[in-house]
Amino acid sequence: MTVARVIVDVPSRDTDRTFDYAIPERLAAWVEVGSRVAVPFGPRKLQGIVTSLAADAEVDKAKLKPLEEVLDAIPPLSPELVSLGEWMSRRWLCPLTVALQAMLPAALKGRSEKYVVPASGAAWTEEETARSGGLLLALGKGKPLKLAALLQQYPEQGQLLKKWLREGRLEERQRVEDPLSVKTVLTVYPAEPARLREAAGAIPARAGKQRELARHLAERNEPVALARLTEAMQTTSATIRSLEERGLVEIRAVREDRDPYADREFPASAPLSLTEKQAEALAPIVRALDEGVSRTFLLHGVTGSGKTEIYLQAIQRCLESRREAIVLVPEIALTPQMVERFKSRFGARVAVLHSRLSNGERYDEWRKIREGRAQVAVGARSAIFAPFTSIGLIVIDEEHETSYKQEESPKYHARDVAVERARVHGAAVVLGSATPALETYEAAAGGGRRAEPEEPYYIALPERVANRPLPKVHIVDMREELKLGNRAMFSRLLADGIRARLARQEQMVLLLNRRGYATFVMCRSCGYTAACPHCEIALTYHRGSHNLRCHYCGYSEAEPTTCPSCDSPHIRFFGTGTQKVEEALAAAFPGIRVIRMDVDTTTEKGSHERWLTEFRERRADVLLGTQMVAKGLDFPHVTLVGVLAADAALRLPDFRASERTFQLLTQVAGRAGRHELPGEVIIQTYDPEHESITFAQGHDYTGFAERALVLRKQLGYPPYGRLISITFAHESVPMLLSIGGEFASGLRGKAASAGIGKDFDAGGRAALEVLGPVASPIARLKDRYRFQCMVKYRGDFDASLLVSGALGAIGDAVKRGGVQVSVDVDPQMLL
DNA sequence: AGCACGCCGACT
DNA sequence: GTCGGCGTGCTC
Repeated sequence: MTVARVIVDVPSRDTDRTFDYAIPERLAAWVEVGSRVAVPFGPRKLQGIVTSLAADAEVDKAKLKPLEEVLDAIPPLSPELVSLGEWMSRRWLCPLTVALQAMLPAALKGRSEKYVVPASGAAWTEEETARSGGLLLALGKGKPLKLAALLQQYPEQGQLLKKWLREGRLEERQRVEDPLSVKTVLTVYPAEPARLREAAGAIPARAGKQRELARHLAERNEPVALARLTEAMQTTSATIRSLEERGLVEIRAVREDRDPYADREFPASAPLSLTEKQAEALAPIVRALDEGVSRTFLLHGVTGSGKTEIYLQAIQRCLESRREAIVLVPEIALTPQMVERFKSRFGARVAVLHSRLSNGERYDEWRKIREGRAQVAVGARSAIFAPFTSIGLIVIDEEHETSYKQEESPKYHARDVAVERARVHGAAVVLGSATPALETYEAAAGGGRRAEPEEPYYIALPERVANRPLPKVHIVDMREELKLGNRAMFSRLLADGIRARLARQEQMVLLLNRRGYATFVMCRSCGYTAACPHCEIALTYHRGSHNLRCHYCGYSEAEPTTCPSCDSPHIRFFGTGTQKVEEALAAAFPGIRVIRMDVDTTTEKGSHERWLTEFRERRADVLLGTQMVAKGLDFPHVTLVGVLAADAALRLPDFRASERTFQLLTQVAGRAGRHELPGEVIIQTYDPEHESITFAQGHDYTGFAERALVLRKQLGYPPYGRLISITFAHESVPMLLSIGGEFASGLRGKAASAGIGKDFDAGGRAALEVLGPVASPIARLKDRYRFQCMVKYRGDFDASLLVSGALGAIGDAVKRGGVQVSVDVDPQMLL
């Protein structure tokens, strides 16, 4: 007998394995690897994914339950995606269901819901009906009602509900909710034109509108949306329903694919002619596409060097060979302009996936891909799971962006997933960046060496199109400003620059990577500082809402007027956030028009785009914000970019801090002078000699990378070593120390018995060391203390597997103690 | 993760 | 005496 092996949607260690189910006859034709199914699981009903079909499986038939339902006609996951999920689960140490879940659009993440219905034959007394406060009345309508909703709506009747459920007068039903929402449009289908004309005459004269409609429809002779028809004909649906009664039209609900770009027009664009450099860069990519072998390229080109046109032409080539392409761009760059470039070139063959679409819209775009109606997927991180069947090319634009690493489980990196999928499909991967991640640069260019055949291929694109000069970058030492008595947040150079732009009616971008008003609150009398009671993180003062907020957990409290610790009135707000800059700008430059863009002003759907449009239309002089103003934007009238505190991120305890700063500065500098007007960049810092600032001033990526790589090598950090961080969280510190210690020694033991040394300095041999447990950089979060172990290793062995083994060994203690464990393989943020 | 089964305190 | 607290163990 054939059984279906199913991964159920329960993300825990004990259930991270397949469960076998019998396949009922009626479902046999529908069950495939990758099918989404509803299964009975213990006392409940759950959603699961079929990961394999085992014919002649030796199973205990007595224990086998049957599959209840197959939830989609076409399995949402292909066998390739299922095995990609298995690979992810091993690589990033997450339950398989979590990896598979990451590949499904939200609309398919069905949860099981409990419903309550009256049992047949059950009766209630009048007194009971009265006591139920309307609950019985609602249930009596016969529609199954959700238990959760009932409890919410009738909080007083919870006890009654429970009692009747126990007595069996009410019954509980459970089913896997399929929130799959297909939008339908009422559409009018006219009868034959001849019949319509004939019938129009027979319609009584007092029903003039119907006559008119019949004639109109006879002329058009095509189905039309009901809403559109009523609007065009200045009538109501009642009129059309009357026509339906006469049998002259038929009104049907037709499934419509929501197209979020439906009301926009994209003028078709033809491939641009490439510069000599661009053509040279494209050639090796085209060669790989033609050969159909999997190969990775690093396309290293400064901002404005025309990378996008190379992507477009590579995609063109890919489509010509009847294969599909995935393009990843950072979420922030998925603006209408970016989408427009792809839609203009490839039209309806493009599906766009990003977080600002509604679940329904995203599901429709996803289905275009699954059903073969689109061949190009453009999207943020998760678009790497686009359900294509024959991928020829994967492009990752701005490949160094941190948003490609997911910070929640599955903590995957889209770049690694891309390379793995490309390997399976024999596809090419193009990683594009002006400031590649040092790992990528090292792998591809080897710090200047020519790449070996199996290594990523390095393509440099050093020139800006039309040879526009890179902007002049000034560095201002803020210590000097202070010595000269300037205590304002704008240096004299920057203030002059702003004034000049205002006078010339040019625009500016100002960057400060801290939101809020003041970054910490301190009492001048006793030294008290306001910290989050759940996280021990300094609270940030927000001016608009007059409160203190924790940027980690969202906790907020009212703004203090006196010190909560000593009652002194000398409580002061220190540090500068974007809100304070906004205020200072208004004070220093009367009449200045500022748009502030940070997490606090862009939560609303579409607000991000709205601010940018407003700025583009020159309805503001300054675009002020956190790093979200640095990325991928292109405004012709921006001639000044100011960075208010370039060293803000440098002091973070993260070995990537200087790389991040360099990338951020280089990128924001690229915002200035992209068109006819020359640009200027002013960087304010207290650390003007820092290499990430000086190399950024010279637009010198290679110089920076070589220097930074030397340091990485000395310390054994990526790319010369790799990291896995394991964080343990619990209310009790002793518990954490004991669990963490047990894990660390267990892992050391496993490494030793696998013949892996711990000496990182000994030549190039495989090595693994375990640091910690130590208090994590965020020592307490949401009332739980956090300790972490850092595994640092190098060499050709499966470190994930070793860690997984060591975690398994302490699994019982972890479960009994209720310790939360979170593993991050190749962490990008050590904070 | 749920949800059941199972063993100990404050109420009709 | 029972209702219900949450400890631990299982789910094909």
